[in-house]
Amino acid sequence: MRIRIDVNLRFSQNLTGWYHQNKRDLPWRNTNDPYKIWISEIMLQQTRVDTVIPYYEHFLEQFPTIYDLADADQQQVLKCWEGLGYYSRARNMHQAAKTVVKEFNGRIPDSYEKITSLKGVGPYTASAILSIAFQKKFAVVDGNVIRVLARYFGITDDIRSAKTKKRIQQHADELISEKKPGDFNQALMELGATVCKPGNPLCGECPLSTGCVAAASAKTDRIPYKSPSKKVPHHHIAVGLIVNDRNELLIALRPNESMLGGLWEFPGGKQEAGESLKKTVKRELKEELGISVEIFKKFDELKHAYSHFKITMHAYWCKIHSGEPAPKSSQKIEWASLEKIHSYPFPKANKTLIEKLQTMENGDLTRFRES
DNA sequence: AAGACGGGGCG
DNA sequence: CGCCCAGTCTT
Repeated sequence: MRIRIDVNLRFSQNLTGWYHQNKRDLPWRNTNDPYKIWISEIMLQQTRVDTVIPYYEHFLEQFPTIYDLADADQQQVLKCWEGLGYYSRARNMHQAAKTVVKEFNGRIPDSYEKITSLKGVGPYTASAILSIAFQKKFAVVDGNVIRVLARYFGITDDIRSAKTKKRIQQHADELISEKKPGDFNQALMELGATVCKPGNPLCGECPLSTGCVAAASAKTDRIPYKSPSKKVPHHHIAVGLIVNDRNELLIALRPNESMLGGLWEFPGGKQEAGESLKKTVKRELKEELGISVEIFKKFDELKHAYSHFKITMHAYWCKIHSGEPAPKSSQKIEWASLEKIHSYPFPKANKTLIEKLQTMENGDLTRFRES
């Protein structure tokens, strides 16, 4: 037992020693504010550091305290999240801020049970906040830790399986240092992000290479092992561009519980089997808004990849033939000028379309209304 | 246990 | 074009 402890201590010392020499200067490393740590951890879920940094800075300018966030409109929060993806993170975090203000007197809780009761805070985020902001001994297991420890211990099991992740969690629990658990966690993740990378790991610079099974046996290209992923389907989406007499475009709000919930879009939908794209637009606008439209010109098409399917989006200029646009379910609609449209949060594909409209039409939609 | 859920960067 | 990323929630 004595030996085991010494081995773990050496692991931890080598790791944290390397960390103090090589850690990046990141915005959320200059604070002890649990609120700011929390924001950073939510943003960092499935998202790279370089992507997060500007969003983090801007978000905290908009919402300096948890009270500012709790009091904000969801649209304002989502606008700050626009382009970051996984928008349920923003909706859940907004809800959690309200919960903290209401139930916990504005203080982010420091117990595992209470903090995981917050929307969007799972095992990883709870452990990250508790260790980094509150110096509590909870080991994080994220994609980096999985890769580093799978290689170090030579774990060849499928990392998709819950059993493998549990096994790695147990290793992390045993290795984590008493003194500075937050630094230990960040060090392991930092190592995974900058040295023990998925491809071409820099084993020559690694403080753990001495004891690493994968490095010793030249198996870093096969560990961690991940079972093959399924092929994702490809859909065709057809949307309508409708301009009113005030030179404004018709946009619709997506329901909160749907994909991209709380963001805006040009009305339209998925092409069905044996259906022409123009027919798709007509059908969707009839179903969603209760209007009959005439289609007179294709504006553009673009490809976009989501996590579980791909789309080609086709945009058509339309004219309302009969009916007044009215949202069918709880969804809202609005008319937005090309200037004002930037104040609404849009998902990437729609935003790309808007940017193309902006450059090609130079803010003037008149001729498409009249042709 | 498996699927839903974005977007960007890299080979 | 496919894989991966400081994961969580739902079914």
